Amino acid sequence: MALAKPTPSSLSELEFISRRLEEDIALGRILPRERLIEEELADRFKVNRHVIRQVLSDLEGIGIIVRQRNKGATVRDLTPVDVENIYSVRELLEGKAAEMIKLPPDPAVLAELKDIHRRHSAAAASGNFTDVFRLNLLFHKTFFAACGNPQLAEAIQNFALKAHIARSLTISDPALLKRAVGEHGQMIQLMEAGDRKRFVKMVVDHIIPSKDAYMENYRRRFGMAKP
Amino acid sequence: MALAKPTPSSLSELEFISRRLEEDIALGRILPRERLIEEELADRFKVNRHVIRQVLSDLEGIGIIVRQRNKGATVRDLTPVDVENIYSVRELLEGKAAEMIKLPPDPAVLAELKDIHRRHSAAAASGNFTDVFRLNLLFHKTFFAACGNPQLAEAIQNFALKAHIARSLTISDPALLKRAVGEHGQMIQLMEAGDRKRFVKMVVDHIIPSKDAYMENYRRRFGMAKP
DNA sequence: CACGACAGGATTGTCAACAAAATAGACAAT
DNA sequence: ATTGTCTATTTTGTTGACAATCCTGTCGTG
Repeated sequence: MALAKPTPSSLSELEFISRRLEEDIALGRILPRERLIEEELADRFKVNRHVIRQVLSDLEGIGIIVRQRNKGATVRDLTPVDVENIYSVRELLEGKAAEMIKLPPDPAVLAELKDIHRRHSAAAASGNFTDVFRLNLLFHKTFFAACGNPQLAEAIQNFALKAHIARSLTISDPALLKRAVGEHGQMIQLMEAGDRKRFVKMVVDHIIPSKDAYMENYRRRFGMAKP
Repeated sequence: MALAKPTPSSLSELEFISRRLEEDIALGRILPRERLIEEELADRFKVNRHVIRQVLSDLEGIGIIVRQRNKGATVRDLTPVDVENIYSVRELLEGKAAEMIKLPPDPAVLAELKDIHRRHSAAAASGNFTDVFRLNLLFHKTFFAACGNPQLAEAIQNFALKAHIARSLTISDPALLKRAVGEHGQMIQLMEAGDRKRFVKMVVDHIIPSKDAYMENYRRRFGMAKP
């Protein structure tokens, strides 16, 4: 998992840096409202400032950073209302995808999911949050790709990324992590069992704890008042 | 509606050019698989090539053009499967939004929709396709913004844009256009009547004719065979 | 005639320098 | 103590030139 800069050409270089920044944001290494300064990033990734510029533009398109003309980029600061809205769409999209996934699933897909799940569990057990993050992403990507509609899968991916900003402050909570890993295991079991109804419910419910954690964390920081 | 380049600074300039290219693609002035050459566009819009580069990158992110390294950008060529997939997501998102829109609607929103509808009808009657396109976009944008979830509204907007590539070959069909305008009128009526069930069905069914038109056009060009 | 190597032109990718704008800090005035 | 204003510094935006890559047509060779 520890990748060095693999890139001969820079189309993948953009991807690499984007992923890395998404990761930093999701893991709370860069916090909401924090500034992202082009030259600093250029130095850090040993790359021309223009590459960073492009990356920031992409991240803005995805919706995880905000840019103001002549003022630079900051990590987007989601309000509870934003978070509710994002999770509401996620529920819709992921529920639909869960209804579309063939049950029982394609053996190759199932095997891949099991493998990722195994590695994800291991990373969680050893407290390697970076790997946990990547493998969680990979699990969901592989999982939803199985719905057969790449457009839908991509939209799910995009909204999951947005939600990651909201999760950044609570993502390293061991209890949440343990629960998520367990739920992945259950999802696999329900797939094999071919129990559509419980499977769909499991998928939809799976995203709730992280939202709740955000909300609780927010209340703890700002009080009960709904602004 | 005939806007001149309004832009003092170039953040809005990007928007302006993006919209213009989207329009050209949607109206079939630039066809699927057609190349988009950076320098040509730079000349056309009297702007530096870097600006075009940025725009192309954005359009790639939206998914209406495809870029290959060192080979340039082309308008994305959707397959019938792509189109089915896109419309399937549109149905899901727009149906959900229709369920969320307050009925009867906010008077201000209703008034705005009626005004746009009136202008849209007029443009359709006079055969001004550019205005038809813009006003149709505006109608849907205003309409779905009323669902109260900006994240959902944005996703709907994005998928509608993708669908526009598919519509480009049939967008100027007068029968389709007349039907669409009529359906907008009905949507407004059902909103006022507060008839949720028929309203939602109307919204979901509204997107079907354009998909059917694409499919028929595709069959006419390539035969019945499903590739 | 078919095929492949090789130029030449067209197109995209990268970079470094310059211009414009915004921020931060010092200092003065209320 | 707070606000306002000016200047120096930081940061972002824009441009032109150059490098790398790909495509096209041509020519020679079997």
